Amino acid sequence: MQYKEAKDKFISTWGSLGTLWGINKAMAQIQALLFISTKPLSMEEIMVALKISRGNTSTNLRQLIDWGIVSKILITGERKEYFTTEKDVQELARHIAKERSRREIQPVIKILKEISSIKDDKTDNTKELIKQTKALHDLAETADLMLHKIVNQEQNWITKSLLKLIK
Amino acid sequence: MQYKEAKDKFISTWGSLGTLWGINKAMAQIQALLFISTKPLSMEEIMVALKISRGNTSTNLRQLIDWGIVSKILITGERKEYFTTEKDVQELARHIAKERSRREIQPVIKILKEISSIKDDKTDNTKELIKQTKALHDLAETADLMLHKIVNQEQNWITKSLLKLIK
DNA sequence: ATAAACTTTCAATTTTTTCTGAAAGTTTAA
DNA sequence: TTAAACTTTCAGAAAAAATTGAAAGTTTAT
Repeated sequence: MQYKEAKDKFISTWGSLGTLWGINKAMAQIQALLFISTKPLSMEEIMVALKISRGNTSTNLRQLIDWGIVSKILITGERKEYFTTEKDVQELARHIAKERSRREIQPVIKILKEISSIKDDKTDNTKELIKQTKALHDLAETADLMLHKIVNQEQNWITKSLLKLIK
Repeated sequence: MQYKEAKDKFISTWGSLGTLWGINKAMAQIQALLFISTKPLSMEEIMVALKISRGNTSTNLRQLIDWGIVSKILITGERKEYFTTEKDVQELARHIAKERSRREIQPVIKILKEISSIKDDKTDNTKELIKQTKALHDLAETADLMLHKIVNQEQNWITKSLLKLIK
């Protein structure tokens, strides 16, 4: 496999994985492109490399920035903006985990709390709803806490966590 | 909040969460409905409860069965089939984690291995591609292993894992 | 103040995904 | 073996999501 083929394969694989996990393909591909780039890229360069429109590029770059995994770089003497992504995989994973937790998991935990706190009218249906949503709430809360514990160990969190789990 | 409202809220929240994570809304909602049901439900009952068509119900039930989180129940003397989901949240999470790993993560790990193994032609671009995809590969492999370690501790894996991580 | 260089926004379009419903298929009872 | 009861399949329709491209907006240099 040559460079060009490998690069395309990486970008397309990353795009598909994104889709499978509810992330816009273009967004995932822009991130992939920046991730393997040796230097920051301009909007124009991204558009050309991925064959996507200016609007699409602009929108998805903004999203990546909101997610905290891409940043604007200003190059002195240059009018246009350049973009890079977090290059350290562990930092990247940490950011993504925290953001998905904050945006998607925590709101659900809150709702599960509400639902499992309804008044128990002693009917079987209500009892089951309370029991099951409470179990789900507790699991989600513990899993979320665990994720944060794993990811919050600074520097090489993954190896540290794995070692603890192996023991 | 009354039972009906709480039930609807749970089903719709679960559907939305599914969507956010790349899972079909109907599939998530069927699972949610079974999860809080006090007894197995027939296709007819599911269709009525969720206001979805027979085709949709049939297709998504089959998917849930393929995922290993819903099973058919045959009630003696009854012609039609009934369905239940895994009621234990920890078992449920274990199943889902293993399936997503097997279907979605492991194939990507394999591809990352291929890409990071291309011949190093000493250009900066190639070196960067290899370096970054290798880092991603290693992270994905370790994270996947970690997930299995967590989830494979039988019985109350989540608390056990959390305790290890806290130490 | 003006214009060039660049970015953002968003209505319209395209693509993808999901859903429906009815025909075809299967199983069971008599 | 027939027909009733039920499930699956899948072409077409509908809905949702992604994408385009051009107009509007912003910034900077002169």
